[in-house]
Parts: sequence; C-alpha cells; structure tokens
Amino acid sequence: MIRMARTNDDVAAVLEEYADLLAITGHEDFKIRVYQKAARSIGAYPDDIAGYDAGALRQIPNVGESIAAKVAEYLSSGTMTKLEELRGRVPAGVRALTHIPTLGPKRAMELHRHLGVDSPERLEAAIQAGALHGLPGFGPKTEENLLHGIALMRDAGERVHLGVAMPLAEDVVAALQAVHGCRRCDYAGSLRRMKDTIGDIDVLATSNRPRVLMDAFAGLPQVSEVIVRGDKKTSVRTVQGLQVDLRVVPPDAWGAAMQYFTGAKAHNIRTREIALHHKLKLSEYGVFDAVTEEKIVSKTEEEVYRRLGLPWIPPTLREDTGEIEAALAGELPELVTEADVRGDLHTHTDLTDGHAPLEDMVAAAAERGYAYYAVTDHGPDLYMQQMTLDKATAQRERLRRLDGTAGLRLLHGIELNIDPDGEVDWPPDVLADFDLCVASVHSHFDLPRAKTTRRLVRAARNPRVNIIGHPSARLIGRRPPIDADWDQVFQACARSGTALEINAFPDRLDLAAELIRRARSYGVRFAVDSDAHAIGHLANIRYGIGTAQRGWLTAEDVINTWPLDRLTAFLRKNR
DNA sequence: GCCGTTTTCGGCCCGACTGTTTTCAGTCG
Repeated sequence: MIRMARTNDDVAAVLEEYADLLAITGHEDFKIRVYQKAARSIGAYPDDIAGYDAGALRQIPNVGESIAAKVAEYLSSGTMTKLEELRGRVPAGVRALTHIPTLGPKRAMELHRHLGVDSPERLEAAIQAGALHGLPGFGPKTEENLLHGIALMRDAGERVHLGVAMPLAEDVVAALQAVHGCRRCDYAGSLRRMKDTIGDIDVLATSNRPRVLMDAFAGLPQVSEVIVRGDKKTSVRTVQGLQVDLRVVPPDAWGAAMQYFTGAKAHNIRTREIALHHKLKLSEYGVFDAVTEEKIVSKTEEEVYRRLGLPWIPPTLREDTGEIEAALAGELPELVTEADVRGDLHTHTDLTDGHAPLEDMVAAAAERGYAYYAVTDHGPDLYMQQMTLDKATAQRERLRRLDGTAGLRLLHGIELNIDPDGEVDWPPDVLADFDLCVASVHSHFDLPRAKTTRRLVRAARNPRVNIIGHPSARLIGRRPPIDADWDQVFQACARSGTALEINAFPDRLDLAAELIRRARSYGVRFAVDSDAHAIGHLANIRYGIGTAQRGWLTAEDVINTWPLDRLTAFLRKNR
C-alpha cells in the first residue's frame, strides 16, 4: 500500500541541505551528486520510511552504507551529527547565497571566506560598498549580475500555473513558426510534461539559420529583458517576469533535442545512464556511438528511445517515478487522452455563477463533439447563488427539451456543498430526481485533519453523491489543500463507487497528480471535469487530462470516457 | 559516496553561455 510520504520529504530536504553544504565547503562533485541522488530516491520512494533501520534503508536505490547510517540516525534521534557539523561551519545565510541566480557554491564560499558575507542582504551591502573590488573572479559585470539576481530573488519570480504559461508558450511558438527559416518549433520542458506549476518555459526550434530566429525571439513584444544570447540558446524574461529559453538545433536533431529538453532532469539522467550501458552517448544532438562518436539516430523521439531499448515514453510520465522501469518491463500504461473524453460532468450556467445561458453552454458542448454533458449549477447552501428547488426544477424541464440536440445527451446534475459535518444541501428524496450529484468543499478549509477526513468520507458514502468535486479545494499559489487522511478518503470512494474529480481549472488541477496515483492504487474512479463557468472554460479539459496522465490514468479509470449506459450504471452507486 | 552486462576499483550526464580567464571555471538546466 502506498502511504503518505511526509517523512521521506523531510529526509530528502535534509540530504539536499547536506549536499549543498558539502558543495559550499568544497567537497568533490561526485560526493555531492550522490547525496542529491539519494535525496531524490528517498523523496520518490513509495513507502513511508519512518521507523526504517539502516538495513531497510539500503534497499532504496542510491542509498548505501554511509547514507543509510546517517538517515537511520536522523530517523531515530531527529538529528544527523555530520549535518550538524557542517551547519556549524557554514552560516545559514551562506546557503541562501547560492539561491541567488548566477551565484553557486564555489563563489558563495569565496565571498564568505574573504569578506565574511553571510546573507544576500550583506552581499548587496558589500557590493555597494565596493568591497568586492580586487577579489579574483569578481569583475564589474559580475557585481552587476549579482545585484540584479538579489533584486529578482527579493520579488521572488514565483512559479505560474498552466493557465498562464500555456497561452504564453503557444503565442511564442506561433510567432517563431512564422519566422522565415524556422523548420519546426514547439514547447518542451515542464510545460510539455503538464506539470501543474511552471518555473520557466522551454521552447525548441530547428533551423539552419538560428540567428534569424534568435533575433525574432529577442524582439518579441512579450520580452522585457534578454538574459543570455547565443546562436544555440537565448533566454529572455517576459514582462510578467517569466523566463523563456529558446534552443535552436539543426533540423535532423529534433527528436533528440525534444527528448532532452522535455526532461525532467532525473528522467534524462536515467536515459543517459542507459545509453552508457549500451556503449552509447545521448545528448540533445542524438544518440552516438560512445567510442567512434558516430551519430546513430536523432530525428525522432521514438528512434531515440528505441535505440536505448525503450518504447516511446509519454512526456507526462517523464519524471523518473517508475516510468523507466515500466517501459523496460513493457508495462507503460495506455494513458487517457483528450480524444477519449465523451462528456463533461461538472459545468455551470448563468442560473448560478456561470456566465452563459444553458442553451449556449449546451451548444458549445455539442460543438466539442461530446456524447453527453452534465449541467451542475450550485445547490442552495451557497447562499449567494440564490438557488431554489423551483429554479432547479425549471432548469431541468428546459434541459430536457434540449436533450438530444446535435446528438448530445444531457444530464441534469447539481453541485452540492459539503458542510463541515459532511452533509449536503438537499435530502435524498430531492437528490433522487437529479441524474448526478457533484459534492464539493467550498468553505471551512482549515478543520483538523480527523474532521476533514470524516467530512469527505461521509460525503463519499452518501448514496446520492457521485463525484467529489475539487477534492482538496486547493487554489494554486493562493490556498493550500485541505488536510485529510487521504488513504481513508480513497478507500471510502473505492468502496462506495464515488468518483474523485480531476478539476481541470488551471488554478485548481485538483486532485493533484501524486494523489491521483495513490487513489488509483485503491481502485478509485475519476471524472475529469472542466467546472466551466463560461464557454471558453470547456477547453480547459486538456489541463485536467494532462494531470490525469501525470497520475498514470488510463481511459478505463475515467468515468467520462465511458459510453453513456456504462456511466449511467456507475451513477446508480449499487443502489 | 554509490554502484556493477566495465563488478570490489574506477568512473560517475553533458553541453551552453558568461565573465574574466589568455585557455577556463563557474553556473545553469
């Protein structure tokens, strides 16, 4: 059984700090990298390592004798002697120095050793006082870059959600594709992996005339600053503070470059290691013979993976969280795609807080080619929405008259509010007249864990509740997820036949991918819904599908890919 | 410090850009 991995995250953070401190104190690179690798392995390890002894810890990849002993000490005593020693030698602020862009461990230590600088604030003061003059390796340009980096760090260019990054990336890609000499262009990186937040945007292009592309890129109206500029790589910052990198490679390197720049880093390290074992070398330019340096393949991702003895791995899985092992075993999941979606099961109209009338939303759904479509306006417990039973009944009659237009089957649903006790707006006999009920948390987000768990479990066990909407109620960058014992919630959902929503709104993406994967292990079903409040929101479903893929879901796991009769049977909840 | 179809020692992912270096180190992704 997969359990909560809080201990693992804690230990991973401790090992990362240890690696940083080793780097600052001038230890050799290989040693540092090994601690970083161990940190990642433990962070991604499916079982909670709380209570593990050294022997058990050694079963984890990249954890050997020395690291196992340190972690065992930490788990049993809460401290790690070696880490405390290093902390004693390196003031906390020196580690913060390495978070300044362009300043790494080597020069951070130089600054500390020669000038006693021990925080970004002190570094700023030292530069302004001219204290860096004459220090080897620190010229005027470096000073300028450091000041700039400190300022940037101060107003922390935060990560943005997909709804911000994706449109920007698509604009940039479209602009570059229109440039003369551009062969291919697309976004890669965490955006192609559909990660829920994006730190920077990676764009890849092929051209025989890279300079023209770089000029066009640097001159885009969205660009506020050019950070680095070359013929192969140019980085800019946009007016909203997001970094965009453009890499240009020769046309026949497209596949290798896409593979390389889609990442994640840990996935790339694994694929390169696999290449080495085959006496090959993998770079963004292709797969090469390690000895003769002769290029073997590079044109497509499929060729690159095949030459490494792997099937093509979908971008949304490339995180080194088991996809390499699954690929080697021929057990990659056949991921759900947007084309599999037959309908949307959570949408609103202007009867409550939507912006478009029922007829317009239905027409837009029909245009998307859906086979069925559920309208789920808010129930009366969200008082400001002014819903009444009369209004809901009138909407149902209106909806029944529209049923079947353009081959679209309409379901009359409702989005109920889950109150702190797990109760919902209407009694069972009223709910029985709806085709489906979504139930969601809209308030009282910070109840104690036990209470939140009970709240969600009760909602799931309600025989009229079909889908738990945006289960964690998080808003990316604004509100943390509610705190529940998710394993209990997942068990209740699996047993009761209640689906969990993957809300596709880009500032929600809720459930998040990690919890989806865990829920799936209990046999939970999912509904990928747009929660559209306007016609334009229906298209957000693609972000939900990306998130579902990151949770390793197949179409079988997602109820709104099923034919209507199978869906209808599921909605009866074994009643 | 970890690991092994190169196996108990010797290698560890790899390339781009910047700044200050006159041939390369540091940083980043």
